[in-house]
Amino acid sequence: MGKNVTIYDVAREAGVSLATVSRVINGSSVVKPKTRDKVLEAIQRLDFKPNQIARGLATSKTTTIAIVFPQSLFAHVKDMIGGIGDTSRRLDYSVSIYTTDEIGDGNPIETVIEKVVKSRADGVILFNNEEIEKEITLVNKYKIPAVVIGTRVTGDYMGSIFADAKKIAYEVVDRYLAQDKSDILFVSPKQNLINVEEMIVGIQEAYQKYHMNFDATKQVVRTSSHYEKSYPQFLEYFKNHKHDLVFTSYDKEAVAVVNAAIDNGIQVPDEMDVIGMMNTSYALICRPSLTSIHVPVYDMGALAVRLLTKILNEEEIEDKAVVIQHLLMPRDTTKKDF
Amino acid sequence: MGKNVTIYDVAREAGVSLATVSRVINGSSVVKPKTRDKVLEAIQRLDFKPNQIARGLATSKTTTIAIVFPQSLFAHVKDMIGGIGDTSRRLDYSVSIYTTDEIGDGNPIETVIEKVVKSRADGVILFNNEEIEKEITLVNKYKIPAVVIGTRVTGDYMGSIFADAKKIAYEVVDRYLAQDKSDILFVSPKQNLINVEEMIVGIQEAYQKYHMNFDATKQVVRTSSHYEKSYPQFLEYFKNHKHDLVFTSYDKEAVAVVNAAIDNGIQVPDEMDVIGMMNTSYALICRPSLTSIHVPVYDMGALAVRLLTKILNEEEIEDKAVVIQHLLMPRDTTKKDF
DNA sequence: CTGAAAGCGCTAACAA
DNA sequence: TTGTTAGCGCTTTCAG
Repeated sequence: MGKNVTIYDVAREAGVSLATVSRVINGSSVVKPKTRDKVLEAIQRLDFKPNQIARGLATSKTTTIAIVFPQSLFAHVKDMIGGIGDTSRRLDYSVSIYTTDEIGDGNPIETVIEKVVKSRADGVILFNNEEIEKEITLVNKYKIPAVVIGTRVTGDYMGSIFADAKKIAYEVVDRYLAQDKSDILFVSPKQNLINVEEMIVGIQEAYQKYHMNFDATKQVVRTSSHYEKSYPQFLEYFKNHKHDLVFTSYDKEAVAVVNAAIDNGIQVPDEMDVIGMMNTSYALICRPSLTSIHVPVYDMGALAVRLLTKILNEEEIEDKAVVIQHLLMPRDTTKKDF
Repeated sequence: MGKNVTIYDVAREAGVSLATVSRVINGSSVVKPKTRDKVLEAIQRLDFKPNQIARGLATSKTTTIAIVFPQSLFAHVKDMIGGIGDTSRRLDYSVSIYTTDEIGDGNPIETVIEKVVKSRADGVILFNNEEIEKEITLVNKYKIPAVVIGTRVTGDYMGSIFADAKKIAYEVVDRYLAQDKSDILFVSPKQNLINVEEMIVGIQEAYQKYHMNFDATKQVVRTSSHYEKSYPQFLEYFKNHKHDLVFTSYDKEAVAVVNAAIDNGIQVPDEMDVIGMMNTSYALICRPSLTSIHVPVYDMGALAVRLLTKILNEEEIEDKAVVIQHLLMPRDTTKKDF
C-alpha cells in the first residue's frame, strides 16, 4: 500500500548523504549538531519511519523475540504475556507468537521452530511442556538463543526461569504429613507449566521423611485442563472417594475438585482440604475461595525477556537458571489451623 | 549466532544460478524437474532456511500481521488468539503482538502504531477499546490495512468483525420488561470488547418499546475488570440494593455480582437474576453457574485473520463488516421460566 | 564530520 | 528452462 518514504528521500530533503541520515537515526555522536537538526527536521517533515526489515537485513538483527507454546498451555502463558510485552517494549524488542498443537492440520514442533528460524528472530522463549526436550534440541541445532520458562535447562546461549516445583510440593505435603494426614491426592493435567514430574518427586520425598510411601499409581490422577471435562470426572470420582487433601497443579482443576466434592456432599474444608496452584482469579472467584500457591507469573515473563536480552548482548550474567519464589495463599478451602 | 546458509550457497552446491534456487523455493512451475531435484537435494543437504527478512525487503511483504491491544483487554483477546494463531499459521502469516497501556512508562498509542509501521507488518488487527478512534485514524494515516474486532468500522482497506451489541442487550432486556421486571442494572468495566455504548442504546430501545425510561445515570454502574476491586464494590452495593436483573458486559463482573449478592443474603436467582457475557469458564465455575451470552470468540479471531488476508490480497469480499451470531446460555443464575 | 560504495539475502524483470 | 542483473532500504567500512 502506498509508497513509503525512505532514507534517500530524507537525505535529499535535508541535502546530506544517506549515511548521515543513518547516523542520526542511530544516534551516532559524530554528527554535527547543525546537520543533525537539518536531518531531524527533514525526518519530521517527511514523517519518515525507518524500515525495520531493511535494517534487519543490513545488521542481521531483527530485535524480535519469538515465543512458542502449545495452545493448551495458553492459560498459563497469557499471564506472562503482560510481563513479556512490557519488558520487550521497554528494551525495544518486538514479540512474535508461534503456537503449536492447534486443531486439525498436524503442526509438528519442527515446523514451528523452522518458522522461527526463517523469521530470524534474535531469540526465543520456550515454555515447559511435553515436547520441551525436542524443542530444546531444535533451538540448539539452529543456534537460537533461548530461555525456557517452567523448568531448568542448561546450555550455551540458554537460560531458564522456573519455580522450584519439588520444593513447592514438598512443603505442602510435609505440612499435612506432620499432622498425620497422609491421604493425599495429587491432580494434574498433562500439559503444565510447572514441572509435574518434579512435583511428584517432591511429594515422594516428603513421604519418605515420614517413612511412608506415596503411591503414584493411586495417588496421582490425570485430568483435562478443560473444566467441562474435569468437573464431570470428579463428580463421578467423589461419589466414593474422600481425602485429607487434594492438591492440584493448577487452580482451575482445583475448582473442579471443590465443586464436584461439594456436589457430592463433601464439606470443604471440614472433611477435605483442597489446594490449587498459580493463584489465579479462579481461586478468588471459587466458593469457598481457594487456597493456592502464588507464583509471580508476570515477573517470570519479564525476567525471561531480560535474561534473553542479556544472553543476546553477551552481558555478564550471574545465573542463567533463575529460581523464582512462591508463596502459599491460605483461603477457605483449607482449615484455619492448617 | 553463526553463519547462516544463503541462497548463494545452495546455488553453488547445486551448480545452478541463485535465480533457479529462488524459483524452486517459490514453487515456480517453469523449472525442469531434474534441476528442481538437484536444488531440493542441495537445500536438504545444507539445511537451508530462506531468510524471511531478505525476502521481505525484496518483495515489500512481510507476511506478518500485527495485533495490538491494551493489556486491560487481554482477558478478551486471549480467547481469540487461538483462532488468530491457527488461521494465520494455516495461511502462512506470522503474528506479532503489540500491547499498550502497560505499567509505568506511558506508552501512547502513537508510539505503538509507529512500531507497527516500522515493522512493515502487512496488516493489523485492532480491538475495540477507549482509544479505538485514534488507532483507526493512525492506521489510516499510514495506510495499513486493518480489521477491527468488536465494533463496526468502514473505510478502504478496513474490515470489522463484531457481535451485534445493541441486539444482544435489547433481547435480554426485552425479555424482562415483557414480564414486568423493569428494575434492571447494567454493569460494565471501562474497557470492553463488546461496544458498551451500543449495548446501552439497545437497552434504551427496549425500554422505549414499553414506554418506559432507562436512566443511564442510575441504572449503569461502572466497575473494575479486576475481581479484587469489583467484588468489594458490589459487596458494599448490595447491602442496600436489589434488582430484578443485573446484566454485565463480562462474566467476571457477573461472578463478582453473584458472590457479593449471596454474601449479602440475596438469593440468586430467586430474588435476583444475573446474566453475564462471553460465556467464559468463569460462568461454568461460578456457583450457582452463570447464565451468559455466548459469543464465538475463537471464530472471531479466525475470521478477522481471514478477512484481513482477503483485504491484503485484494480478493472479492462480500461484506467487510461481518456480524457474528450470539447465543443465550441459560444456567442457574436465572429463573427456570425465564 | 561527511560522503561513496559495498554489501545484507532475496525477488523479479529481462535476456539468452 | 535458466542465468544475469538490478534493485528492496538500510548499515558500515573506508576515504576524504
